[in-house]
Amino acid sequence: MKWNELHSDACPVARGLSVIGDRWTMLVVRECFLGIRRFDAMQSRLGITRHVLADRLRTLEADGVLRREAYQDRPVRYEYRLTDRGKALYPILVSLIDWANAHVPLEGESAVTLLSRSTNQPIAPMLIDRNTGEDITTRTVRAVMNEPVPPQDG
Amino acid sequence: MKWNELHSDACPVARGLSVIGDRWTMLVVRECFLGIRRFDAMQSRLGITRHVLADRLRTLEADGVLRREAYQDRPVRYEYRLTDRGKALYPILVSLIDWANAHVPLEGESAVTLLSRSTNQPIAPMLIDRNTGEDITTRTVRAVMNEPVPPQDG
DNA sequence: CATATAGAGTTCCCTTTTGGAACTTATTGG
DNA sequence: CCAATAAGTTCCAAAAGGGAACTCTATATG
Repeated sequence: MKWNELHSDACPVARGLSVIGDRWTMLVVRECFLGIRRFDAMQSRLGITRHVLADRLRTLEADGVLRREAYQDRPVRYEYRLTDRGKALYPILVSLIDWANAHVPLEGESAVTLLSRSTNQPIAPMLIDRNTGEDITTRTVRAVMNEPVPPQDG
Repeated sequence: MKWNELHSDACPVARGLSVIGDRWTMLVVRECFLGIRRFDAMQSRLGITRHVLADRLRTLEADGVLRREAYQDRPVRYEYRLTDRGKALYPILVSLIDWANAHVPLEGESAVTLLSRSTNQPIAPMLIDRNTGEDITTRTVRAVMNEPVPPQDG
């Protein structure tokens, strides 16, 4: 199977990754969340090749995660902004930051910390179920597949 | 810059993605969360090439996300299980599923749904700050960088 | 004995993607 | 005229991915 065929896979993990699971893609999204909107700024900050950046921006736009907007004419130049679909990636990004800060240590402290705007203290992200208020863990939640699949447990 | 250099990047997004941001990697992790532990089972379920699967398993083990365990001798055969570090990826996976179910639609219903074990109803994942109880959004949280944004030469 | 199955990989070869650097195009400013 | 800005493209070599066959240990079958 080829990577590109995942887009129509039955599993949402596969479909999600077909959009954001490519090398560099989530880093481009990170730039957008940080307010970086322009090609050259992204390129020099990320150290990605222009070639690949152009491809990622095109793909993210096609998938409705970013939208391209002219910010000047003569010559016309475009910048990239998150759509609502793109903004909805925030929980993934926050969970990733939290995981990496805890589990992919770097000498010295982490260069990005998330602070609560109300307390100015670092946040401790936690996933809960809006319906029940319960913490979401492998013990409180189970995955059901519409097609049957072998046993489970982590 | 090359992808592999991200591992020592200052940004936790980059460091996190250096571990799980490769093609196929999170799909392998998904299999583990579903209780699939063996090479051949993963290979046939994912449709990934054996070649790439072997590489991903090696890398995930090296990064401490999976551990390889012999489940029989003569001939010795190994299976793969999530470590604590791997289990800590659950919020990322759940957020990804939630995002894809909402934003990467498929004809027909999604093949994987997450149900609360207490109510048997689909869950509605929501990220909150354990400290304040506040919902985590771009409006309630801000990212601060310890070092001023790297302008490529530093 | 020969053969078949099981299961975790490896090897080989070809195609696709990525990395690096230079080039293009439109326009302003000296 | 020449340089600068900025969003891309183009070209080529290197790395990663896809497909299929093969290895290696051991059990089971005829």
